[in-house]
Amino acid sequence: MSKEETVIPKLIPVFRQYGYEGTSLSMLAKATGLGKASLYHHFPQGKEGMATAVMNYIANSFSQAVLQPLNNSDKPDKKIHQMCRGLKEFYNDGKNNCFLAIMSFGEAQSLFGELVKQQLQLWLDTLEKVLIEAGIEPEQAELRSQAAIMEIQGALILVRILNDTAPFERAIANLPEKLFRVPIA
Amino acid sequence: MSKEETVIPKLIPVFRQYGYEGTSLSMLAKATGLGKASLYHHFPQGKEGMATAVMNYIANSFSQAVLQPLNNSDKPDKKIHQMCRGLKEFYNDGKNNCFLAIMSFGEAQSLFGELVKQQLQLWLDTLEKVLIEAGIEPEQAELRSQAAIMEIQGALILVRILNDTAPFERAIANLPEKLFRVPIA
DNA sequence: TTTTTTGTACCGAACGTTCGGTTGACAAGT
DNA sequence: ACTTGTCAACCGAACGTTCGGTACAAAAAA
Repeated sequence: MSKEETVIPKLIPVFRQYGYEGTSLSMLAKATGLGKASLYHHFPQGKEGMATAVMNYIANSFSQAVLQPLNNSDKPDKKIHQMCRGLKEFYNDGKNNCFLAIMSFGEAQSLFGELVKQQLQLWLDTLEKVLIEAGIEPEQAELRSQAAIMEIQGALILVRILNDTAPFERAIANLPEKLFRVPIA
Repeated sequence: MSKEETVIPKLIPVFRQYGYEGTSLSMLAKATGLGKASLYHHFPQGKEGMATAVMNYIANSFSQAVLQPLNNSDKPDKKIHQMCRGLKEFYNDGKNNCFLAIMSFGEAQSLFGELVKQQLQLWLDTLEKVLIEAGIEPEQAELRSQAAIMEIQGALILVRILNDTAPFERAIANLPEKLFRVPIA
């Protein structure tokens, strides 16, 4: 395990709580226990490099916790169920801010916007494929995938503002039904 | 019309795009065409004072565009319909970031978190009352109000990341049905 | 084996820049 | 004349970043 890989997890909560512009090198130095110069030894691109490393690290965690269950060979409803478990873990029951959302505005948007978009699109596409596999028509599958991710993102915001994880837990609990429910008309 | 009230609208887009910590006095000075000292003349509390003024200004706009329709004497479904029109206007068809979401993390959270929470709660309560008036049971009314705001917040994030307003427009279009739909079971 | 070299990790101090905030003087409005 | 609004110039502090150099261990040379 390289040194960077031991440092990155310590960078994560800082960026996650304060955003890209709200995070300073001093905060990162304190969080890692390293001097600012030492951080530059490991991340020659400085703050931007650390944020990039954190994004990749998180993309990996996300892929493992959320996407991988969707790509295995279980039945669709079990895949979704496993994704929900992964989501609860990944977002720490709603207490974690979403990195994609955090990195999608301000200065971070111009730096990481394209990467963020790709990550979100990957999630959307993976989810959509599972719904199609479950027999839902393609246009509906796309709409429902978007609606699901919308709900999760919105839930994370409500949790943050209201300081109450209930909205997130409800959103996760309702996800399978929302994704699979037969249309009314 | 006081000078402050002519200045505040010029501050809004800066805070909205870059967040509290991403916004600098230089940006605000350029956006208003005033020197930093002049800004301090109008807002002795500096950046924090300007952000506060902007929050109050926006709370007012929101109240007028979104909450007021919910408090008039029309029938519930018409109230909701009018709220949706207000939302499209207030969020500029989804192209505007939500201030509450922006001001709910990082340093801004400790400064404005309580105010943000109150604003959101006001919206929730107002919406809930309309649903109850429409005959929906109180617990359901609360859940659906939360779900509605969740969806709007999530939609705004998707719009931002995907650079496509379609998710927001769909979310608004589906709102009335989601709020009023009779339960399946 | 001992010495020398190389390389990695690290840090204290300082860099130039920008930050949020202040001062004092000038101009406009009353 | 007096208040109000404005600005250029400036302040100390913090920013992200870089530099010079130390500590130490592994590799190479003697």
